[in-house]
Amino acid sequence: MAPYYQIKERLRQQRAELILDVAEELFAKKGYHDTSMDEIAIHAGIAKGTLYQHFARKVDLACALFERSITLFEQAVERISVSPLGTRARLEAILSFIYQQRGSSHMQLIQLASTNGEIYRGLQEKKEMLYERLRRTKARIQVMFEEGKTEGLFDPTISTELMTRLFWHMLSLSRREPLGSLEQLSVEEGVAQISRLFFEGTMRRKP
Amino acid sequence: MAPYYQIKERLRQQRAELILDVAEELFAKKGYHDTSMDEIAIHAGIAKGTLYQHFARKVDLACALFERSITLFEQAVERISVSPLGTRARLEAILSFIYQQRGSSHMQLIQLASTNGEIYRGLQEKKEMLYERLRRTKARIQVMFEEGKTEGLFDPTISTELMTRLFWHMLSLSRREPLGSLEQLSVEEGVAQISRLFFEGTMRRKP
Amino acid sequence: MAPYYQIKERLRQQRAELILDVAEELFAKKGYHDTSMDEIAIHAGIAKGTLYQHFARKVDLACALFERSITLFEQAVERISVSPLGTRARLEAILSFIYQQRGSSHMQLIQLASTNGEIYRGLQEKKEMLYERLRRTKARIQVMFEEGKTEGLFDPTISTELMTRLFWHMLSLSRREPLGSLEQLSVEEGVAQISRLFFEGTMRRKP
Amino acid sequence: MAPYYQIKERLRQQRAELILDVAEELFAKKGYHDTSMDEIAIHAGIAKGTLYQHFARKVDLACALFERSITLFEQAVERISVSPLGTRARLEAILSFIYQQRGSSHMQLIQLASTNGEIYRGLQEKKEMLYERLRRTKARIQVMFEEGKTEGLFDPTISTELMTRLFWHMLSLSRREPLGSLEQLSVEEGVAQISRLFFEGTMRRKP
DNA sequence: AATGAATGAGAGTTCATTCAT
DNA sequence: AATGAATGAACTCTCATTCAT
Repeated sequence: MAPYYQIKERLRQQRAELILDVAEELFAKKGYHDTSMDEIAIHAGIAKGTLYQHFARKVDLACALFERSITLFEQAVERISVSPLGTRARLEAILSFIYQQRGSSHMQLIQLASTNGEIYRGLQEKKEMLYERLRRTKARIQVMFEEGKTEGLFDPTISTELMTRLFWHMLSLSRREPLGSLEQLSVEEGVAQISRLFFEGTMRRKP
Repeated sequence: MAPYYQIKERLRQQRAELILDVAEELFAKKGYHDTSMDEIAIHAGIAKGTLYQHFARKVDLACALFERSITLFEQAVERISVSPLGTRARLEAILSFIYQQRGSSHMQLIQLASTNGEIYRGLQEKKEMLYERLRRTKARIQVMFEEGKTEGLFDPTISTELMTRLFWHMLSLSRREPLGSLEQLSVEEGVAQISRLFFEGTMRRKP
Repeated sequence: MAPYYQIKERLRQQRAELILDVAEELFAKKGYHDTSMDEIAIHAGIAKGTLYQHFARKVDLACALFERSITLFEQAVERISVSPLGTRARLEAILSFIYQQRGSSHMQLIQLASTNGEIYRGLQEKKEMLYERLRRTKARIQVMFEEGKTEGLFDPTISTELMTRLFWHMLSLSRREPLGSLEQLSVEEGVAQISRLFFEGTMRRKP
Repeated sequence: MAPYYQIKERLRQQRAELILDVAEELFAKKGYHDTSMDEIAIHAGIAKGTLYQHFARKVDLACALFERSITLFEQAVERISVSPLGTRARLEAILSFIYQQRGSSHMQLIQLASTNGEIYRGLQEKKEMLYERLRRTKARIQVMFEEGKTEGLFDPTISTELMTRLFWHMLSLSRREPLGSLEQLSVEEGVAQISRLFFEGTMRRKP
């Protein structure tokens, strides 16, 4: 049977997760600045002091949120890049992953980090090198494009970096309004169309 | 010779423009919340009270900034949509316009407005109907896509709304790092490549 | 033994009372506008933030002060109006009550409310209907005059409303200088003389 | 014909009067603190700078207002006290004078001075000794009561000072609601009733 | 003399963070 | 470990007063 301190540790973890969930929702809804620590504590059903025992500063909360997102994303990209899929299928799988998360909050957070100076600095300070991990994930995607080019899949006249950046940028497309809000498209169909757009362009194909 | 009150009025305008320029720069660099009115005043070389004589609330400053951007953008879209250009050339002209602005601050501000609840509310209150104007401009672009589809230019199997959204989203591509930072691409080449990406997709063309 | 939360609640109450006492004194001495929240906090020996945890806005402080006064006054009038005293003795008891309060601050506050637009508005907003309560108390006094008239006690040729108004106005007579400052009069003698003045007039009685 | 500088001086005087009228009205309506110099200038139809050329500080404006009132009051009391009227008629004449002024603003201002520390200090500084003049006028009224007592007119068992204070206090009775608002009483009737109240008391007379 | 833009000290208020219980 | 009252720096905004034109 698990020793006492492990049970305690697990409870602690669960509470931290709860706080992160609440914070994620509130940050997404009202923005980082317009969400107070009081609000987060109240929504999580705990006292403010308790909140601070889990996250010593507000910015740490944002960083932890960021880490949670980047970790999931990292893992997904890792999983996909060792899968037996082809290059295009891999990239589509990444798109799919992002769009199927609740509210695509991952990219929202990642954007937050690059928009908000305080959080950006907070991330730099962390020893977990969060920003570095994000950069590496981005690089991993760029490698896919490079491979694709080598395979003769992608247009060699277009800058690989630009392709990657556009792809990356598209990951945050659904930030405000979820894709589902588009006409009657299901998320799957939406992803399929976005994918088509990205790979084939908007122009009508000559038969 | 210009009468006295006109000179004064012009001075007033110039001062307001100066404030807007300073605020635009600071907001872009540090974000709306992390820029204080004191800072803006100091950077503009004026007293805080003077700042408030031009913009009675901080949020009004943001709204004025937004208006300046939306007005320029509106005019550009208007000019382009009455030009003799073809559909694709028109859309490329819009891309060009956005990317050639200093720091693409237009889209930055427009994004700010949709990210920050306070500014959003500020915009709603204005009688100039700024948000409505933005929506109308977006609709104008959607019309271009509809026309393009009618002409048989665009892939009929892709949702027009989605095309528009992706196009709109691409306007803020260069938000953080300017396009020029991409390898050795000039802005013109960057725009050309983005345009190719958007219209033709990333896939290599079969000859 | 009292449970923990009750002790805390009591401490909170005491602190609030302390703040009210300090504010009452400062408002009385320097006026509402010329007393800053900083000053109140310093005099109460607490931080400004603490002050705001008890009273979210400055005007709320004034309203709470007003409520404290009106509540005491209300209760006194209630107690007196159900007592077995005759009409004149009742009215004298009201005078007595007012003049024996420390500094007659009650009426001072009540006057403040009718002088200061901001506080007046603040009172209207409160759901405790403070102003209504004051009006009702005034009406209760008017009823005493009406009864007195019916009993044949008061001069029927003088407007009851005017009597009430004059009586009400006399309640704030000692606002600036306390009655005790009058020659060698004790408060009791002062009240007795005021009462005589009000009921019998200044004229010498024919024997 | 009047020399040039006299015409100018008269114009200046007239403008000062206009400012005083406007300020009196605004102070009475909104209170001293809630009336800004901007407002006064706008209502007077002049620029703020011009306002400051007449009254170098806001408090000076209040003092000038005070002086205007005290001067009129002083003159009235002087006129009345050298008139051939009897003691009671003199005191009634003072009541009449006060209640017939537009909005009884005299007493309002005089109260303002004793309520507001800044104005009080302002008045002390003036070399015109405004406060002294007010005190002297009050003393003059007290003398009337003393004479009345000597004549056997007033109740010798009531403190003269108290009589004076009550009389003085009654001068500000109509501060908020004008007497005319009382039922159907005309101002004259109101004054008559107040006078009766003061001199004869509220009690019904035995026939 | 008249103007009104410019000034800046000072006010009220917020909120991340600390700390005694 | 949990609580929430206490803290105070920092912010937005006001307005009496000054000053260049």
